[in-house]
Order: sequence, then structure tokens, then C-alpha cells
Amino acid sequence: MKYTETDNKIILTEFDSFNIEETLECGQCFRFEKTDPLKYEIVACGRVLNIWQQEDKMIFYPCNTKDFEEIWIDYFDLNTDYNAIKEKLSKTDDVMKRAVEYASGIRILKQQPFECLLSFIISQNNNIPRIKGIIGALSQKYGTESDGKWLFPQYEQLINVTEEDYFALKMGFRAKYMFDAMQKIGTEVNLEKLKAAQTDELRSTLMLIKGVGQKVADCTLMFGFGRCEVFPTDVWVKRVMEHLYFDGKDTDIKTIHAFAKQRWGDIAGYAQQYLFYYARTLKIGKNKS
DNA sequence: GCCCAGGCACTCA
DNA sequence: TGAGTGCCTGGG
Repeated sequence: MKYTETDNKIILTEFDSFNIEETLECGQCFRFEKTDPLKYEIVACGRVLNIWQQEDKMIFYPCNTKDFEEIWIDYFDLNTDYNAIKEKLSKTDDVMKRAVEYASGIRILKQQPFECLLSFIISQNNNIPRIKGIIGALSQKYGTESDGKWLFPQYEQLINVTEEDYFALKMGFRAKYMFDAMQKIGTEVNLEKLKAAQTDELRSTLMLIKGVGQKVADCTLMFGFGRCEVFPTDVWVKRVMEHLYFDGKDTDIKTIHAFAKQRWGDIAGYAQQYLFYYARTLKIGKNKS
């Protein structure tokens, strides 16, 4: 990896396994817009950032060396060797080999736990455009403005928000879950302390929140706490696993988790991301057989 | 007009 | 303990 700063832009060269479209469109985050076929605008880590991917370089702006090194290298997980991960996964079976080749530029974003948790609570039984809309409305109403965009609210900015307020943002039955999450984050679910917890303890603690089941908890573990041994299993992943590994037969989540753990171990989360992107783009398993 | 969407809680055996 | 069902809302 090599990068230089010019005119409030960072130009990244000599990188591998990094495609901005695959990274943003693989379902792990919600606050991004495609502004041009090759350009994206993201709102994350208290900032608005544009990313323009060209053949051999990636341009980040507005951005200086300090921000790049202190925020974005970590956020985009640029110090992790994805070639090694992909090589390891490719050896497990031919299906995985294909999935990895198909979306070889995915990186797991290191999102802030608070934003990640609330976003995935909103995501349940919901579709992506609506999820983005609700999170955008929440940010606009309670977050801080920056460069014409609204940052995701901080914990302090949501302390006095009521269930009715969330409901007014069209969160529906998720409004009470948001309210409960805020109450518990202030007491028994201390996100800062949980960073040091074991994954199983972390998961069960998150699940104390109403509206947080294993799927939402696992997404938070993976995308907010960087626990890449989990295997978040939503309907898409369930379908694609059944299609590719279980002969199209209806298979319960427990069996899928056991299979993923046995086959991919501590990098199961990466496997999940490659499979998810592969499945969704090719619409694999959309119609159950 | 109905069905579904990146689940979860609640109820009832 | 497991299966069945309802849920806000908007788009197809």
C-alpha cells in the first residue's frame, strides 16, 4: 500500500483486494450513496468522505494524511492481508473459491459499535432503501450537520428521544427496540466495556436488548466489534447456504452455524460476506426449490 | 390488493 | 423447546 496527499486528496496506489463498490454493496453498511458509476460518498466516523476508484488507484477526498492514517486505514481494514484470507478460503471448497473470485475486493469495514447496533436493529424485516431512508431521517433529526450531510447521532444526542419520536421516523415496531437499546446501553450493555469481552459473552449481552436476536447481534459483532469468526445468517445467507451446501433443502440456522464453524473456523465471517455478495448479485437461491 | 423485505417477540402446545 | 403468527411501511 502506498499513498500520497495532494490538494486535500489522498491518492492510494499499490493496494490489493479492495473494490469500493463490492465493499459498500455487500450489506455491511447503510450510509453511502453512489454519486457516479465509479464514485461513492460515505458518511462514517464523524465525517463525509468521497471515494473515486480508478483502475490502479483510489482517490479519497476531502482527506489529509492525518485523517487517512488515524481513521480511514482502520475503517477500511487496509492493514489486513485479504490475499491470505482469500487463499485460505479458496482451499476449503470450489464453491467458496468461486464466491471469493466473484467479489474479491470486499473488505470488512470497522464501523462504530453504537451506529452499527442501532442500524441493524432498524434493518430487521426491512429492505435496504427503507433502512437507508430511516437511518438518514434519524441522522437528520438528531445528528450533527457536516458538509451538508447529517452524521449518525452520538449516544448523548439520543438520550432524551422517546419511543414515539422513533415511531414518527417510521420505524414502526422497531421504535420500542430502539428505545430499549438506548436504555440498556446506558446501563447493563456498556459498549465501551464490551470491546474487551469474549465473543459469546458479548453476543449474549447484546441480546439483552429487546429486538436484538442472534442475527442482529452477530452483525454488530462482526461489523462493529471486528469479530470475524461469527457467521451472521440472514434469509439471503440461509438461502444461499441451502442452495450451495445443503442440496436445496430447508436447513435450520443451528446446522448452518455448525457447518460454517467447522469449515471456515475463525474466518467464517469473511466467508459469509463473499457468499452474501455472490448470492445477492446472482440472485442465487431466490426461488426455493 | 396482496405480498414481501437482510428478524424478533410473543403465544401456545 | 419448537413451530406458528403478527408487526410498521413502502414498493413491486
